[in-house]
Amino acid sequence: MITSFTEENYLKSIYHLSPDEGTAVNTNAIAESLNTKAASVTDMLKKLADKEFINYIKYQGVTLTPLGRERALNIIRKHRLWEVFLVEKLNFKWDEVHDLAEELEHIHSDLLINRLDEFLEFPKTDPHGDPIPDKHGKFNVPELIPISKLKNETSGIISGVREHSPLFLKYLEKTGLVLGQEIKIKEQIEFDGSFIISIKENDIMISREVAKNLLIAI
Amino acid sequence: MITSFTEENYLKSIYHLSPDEGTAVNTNAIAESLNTKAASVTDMLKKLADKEFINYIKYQGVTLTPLGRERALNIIRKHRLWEVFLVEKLNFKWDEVHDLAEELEHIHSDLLINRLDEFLEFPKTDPHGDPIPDKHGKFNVPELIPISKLKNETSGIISGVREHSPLFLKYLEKTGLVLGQEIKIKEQIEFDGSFIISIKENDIMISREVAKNLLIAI
DNA sequence: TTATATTTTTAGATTAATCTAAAAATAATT
DNA sequence: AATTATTTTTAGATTAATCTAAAAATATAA
Ligand SMILES: [Mn+2]
Ligand SMILES: [Mn+2]
Ligand SMILES: [Mn+2]
Ligand SMILES: [Mn+2]
Repeated sequence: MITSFTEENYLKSIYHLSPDEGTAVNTNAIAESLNTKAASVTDMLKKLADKEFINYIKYQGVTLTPLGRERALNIIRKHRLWEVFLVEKLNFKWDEVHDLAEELEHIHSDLLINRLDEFLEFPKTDPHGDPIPDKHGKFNVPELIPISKLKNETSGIISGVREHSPLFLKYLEKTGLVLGQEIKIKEQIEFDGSFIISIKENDIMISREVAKNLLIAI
Repeated sequence: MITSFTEENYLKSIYHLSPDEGTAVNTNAIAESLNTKAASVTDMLKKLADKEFINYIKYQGVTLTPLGRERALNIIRKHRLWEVFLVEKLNFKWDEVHDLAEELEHIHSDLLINRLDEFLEFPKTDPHGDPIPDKHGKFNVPELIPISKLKNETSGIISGVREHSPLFLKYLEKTGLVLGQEIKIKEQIEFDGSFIISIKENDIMISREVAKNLLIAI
């Protein structure tokens, strides 16, 4: 079954908005994430249901079928592999690759993407720490915890982000909070929930907002 | 000015169908090359003329404006650089890359394509021997002659093809008639216009059809 | 549990790209 | 020069994706 550029963005969006397999995603949530209107979403949901990519019950939201999930993961695989290519081979920064990958993920060729995977030596994660599904759609979700949930004196390695906006990524870069960097929690300020952490012998302060969006492997 | 996938294919087609800058391209020729109907072409020509990519006079065919030519060359540059990438880095064969490049050429990012150009070390020609315009749209047209126009005992290097179909390219590959290979014309058979040429100490026969589509640098 | 607020769907339009069939213009032949 | 053939354009529809405004369903609160 062929899928259009637009249908693929919907499938990916539904996947990302699904907290877990069973629970349904709302029309409005999809509309917001794709910058469209709810009416447009309803139209598309009917179409995706016809094509058996989603289970759709009027007014009850949607879940992906196994077929839809497979397709969503295939697009996510492509997105993340292209991001690795852009950063590793073409010297893009991690805050510059998202929009380009958003286009490249729609190139239709499994052979191309499998060759790219091989060329990149089968990376397990993308430049933002997100896992890359293999050609069968399999991947393991690393157990990452936001800094905001860590106790004082805990150490860990920065391994992912919850927020992918260029502004946030650029800030992290500037502050040295890059993937692979070891950090240690020193203190949480009760007043505003900000944290003092140590990084490379220095103590720095990060806001609660940042702490919630920076993920650590312990 | 933004251009859609479709508009870009039209511009490229008009460019390829233009024998030289001045002479106009017919509606029917465009329709045939894009596998659409003449009526659809007329609609699109009006649109491209509005956007000032082409000079269009009803019933008189079209020529590209400088702006249209620039855009067409930009797309051709992308097409050919992606082809080089696919062959050089991802181990595709020269007969496998066209359709993929046909999609990839529409990724909108000059930064991406300039970085790719650099990554590939600024190739001058694509896997089929066609010249790659630089970032300013400049390129030099190599002087290539089809085998069918060569005299006996002439030697030369295979440097391009006039026909890009996978069938033809696969045949050339199998026969050893690849880019860079030196050949020598031995004899032309008057009866059917076929040629006997020598390649790596062996004499082989190629049809007139093949001879017309294989380009040589002397 | 009735009234109010929110969410979702339908109705009806719009825009881009395409098509078929018919009309108009141009080119080729008697 | 008149007729015929070919090419090109217009007229009118269709399909995908989108929108606004209004109606319907569901959720929340008095
Ligand atoms: Mn996308
Ligand atoms: Mn990513
Ligand atoms: Mn194309
Ligand atoms: Mn080529």
